[in-house]
Amino acid sequence: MSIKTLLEQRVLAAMAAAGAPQDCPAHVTSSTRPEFGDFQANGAMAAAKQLKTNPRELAGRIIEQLDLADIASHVEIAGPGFINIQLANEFVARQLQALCEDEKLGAEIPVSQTVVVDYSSPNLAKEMHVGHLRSTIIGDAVARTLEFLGHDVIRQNHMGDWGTQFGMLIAELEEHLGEGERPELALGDLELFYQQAKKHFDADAAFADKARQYVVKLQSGDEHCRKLWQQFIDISVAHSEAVYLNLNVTLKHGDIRPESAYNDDLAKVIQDLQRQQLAVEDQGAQVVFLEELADKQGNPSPVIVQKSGGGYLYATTDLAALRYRSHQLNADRILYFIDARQSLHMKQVFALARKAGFVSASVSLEHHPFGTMMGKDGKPFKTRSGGTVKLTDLLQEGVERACALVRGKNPELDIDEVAAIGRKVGIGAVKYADLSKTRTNDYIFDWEAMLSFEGNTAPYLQYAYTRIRSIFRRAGIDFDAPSGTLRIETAQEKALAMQLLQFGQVLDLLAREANPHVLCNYLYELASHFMAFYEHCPILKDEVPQATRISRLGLARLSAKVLARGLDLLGIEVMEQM
RNA sequence: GCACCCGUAGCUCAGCUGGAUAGAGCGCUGCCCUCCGGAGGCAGAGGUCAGAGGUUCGAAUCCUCUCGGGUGCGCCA
Repeated sequence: MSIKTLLEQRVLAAMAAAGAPQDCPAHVTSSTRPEFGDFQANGAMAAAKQLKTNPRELAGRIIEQLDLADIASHVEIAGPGFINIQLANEFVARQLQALCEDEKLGAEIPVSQTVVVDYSSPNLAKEMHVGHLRSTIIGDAVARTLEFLGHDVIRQNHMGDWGTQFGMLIAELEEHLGEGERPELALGDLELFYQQAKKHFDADAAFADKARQYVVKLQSGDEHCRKLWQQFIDISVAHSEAVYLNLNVTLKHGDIRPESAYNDDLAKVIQDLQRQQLAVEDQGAQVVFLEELADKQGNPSPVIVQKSGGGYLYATTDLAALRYRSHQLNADRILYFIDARQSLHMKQVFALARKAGFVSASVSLEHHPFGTMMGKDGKPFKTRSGGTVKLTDLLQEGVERACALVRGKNPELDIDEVAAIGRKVGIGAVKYADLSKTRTNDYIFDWEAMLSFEGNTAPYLQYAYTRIRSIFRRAGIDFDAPSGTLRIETAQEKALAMQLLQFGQVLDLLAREANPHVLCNYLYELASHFMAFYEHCPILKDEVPQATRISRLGLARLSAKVLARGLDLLGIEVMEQM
């Protein structure tokens, strides 16, 4: 049980004994300022309001009933009725000792859920670009965290492999293969291939006609088209998987469930909607009008589920996917990590899926949107010539920049070490810069800031970790050995301990709201607390008593473990030296 | 026209379900190396939380309006 929960229970019991209303929360939080102690309970003021009594007086009565003998060293009333609680060092040390022996580092969940996480989902017609970065790494961090907490996570990579543009790509591939070229060669650069096909499509009417026929043939199962399509898809998927490997993203081949997997369900979706009289014909198309999403004037929100020519749209596929995830995968929660610009679409699909009974009533449907990645000029991130930035190029630049920095800081490393460290630092910096910002806002991509090695960056956290490992290396102490007795003697140790004890709560918050930046902020504070501790509390110096040294080594070890675990949940690697 | 998102220090960003004197980093000004890796630590300057009302013991946070920026809106995904 977390300290906060424990305090909440005690305060609540005291509030009840003091005559506070039943439904009043204890409102326990960590203190806003150090001079107010470690935790504060703010519930007395709201309770006093309901009772129409003096809040300070009520707080006094609560304190009289409050039993914190084994927990707190000091409890006092302050201001209008705050109850400030100073924890006893012995209590903190005991909690910390328990944390050392807990593989989950204080993380806990009441019940395990089945959580479907939809993320990355690149369009296979083109190469992965920066637009796919946020979904991929935010979704992955959340999936890793949910899994660590003990939930049953089902990753779903909803790859776009079934749109109209595939007719064009198949036709283009056929021409290349006709000339005896191998598909791997023709598709060596997917982006270039797409551009060629597009150019061809726009310039040559006969080619365009063929492309359109191929879409129909493909979707009706024509063997020749299907074979060419499969070759194209295989190579595109291999490209995506190479990016995932480079990015240290956990998506595996088995997580792919592309749009084409729902092809046979689409007609059924439309039939269901028609049978329920939700879908009606309008200007030749099948449309659902949702009163649930009507504007102020009462105009319902229209969703086209089938084109006038009979073709299906991405809303149709999303409905089929929702049905599959709710009924086949038995999801309790379905999380989507998709650009904020698709908010309306997601709202429509969710509302429609519920209305049509495509999902069970209890399932939680959550769109977790994110903002756009901007350049330093505040405009969408582009290459100098204005094109989209390929993910491969972006990551390569990050690694190259990091290698140059590592080489400069630490010239005695050999070339292989620089490459290995540079990769972890470069990729980590790019991911952390993204993950550490509030998800829903746009953010500015800035190489200097993310690789500055100072402030709230991945390199700073990685450095804090290597510094701890270095202490153990220097002292010749096994990092993986169990820690001895921990004690809290100084303010820095107390502050560090309090931070360590909050890890579980932070993961809980991340899991609920799918906001990795709360973990980033936590880890940055943890590293800062460690650095302050390290400056003020000598560990290996001769004058340090043995018991203190053992305790401080334990504190350092636990700090490293939490840092490494936290970074791992963000998909960022650590190293023993850098 | 309608809908959604955003506006916090010169810059980049935090601020959890309303809590005490709004916090970090960068940049700027000082200080700390017979050191356990200075890729660090300590301190200082810097704010009308876009603006105006409202709700209440208490508002950056909740509600309304205004201004400013962005995004989306029936046959692309």
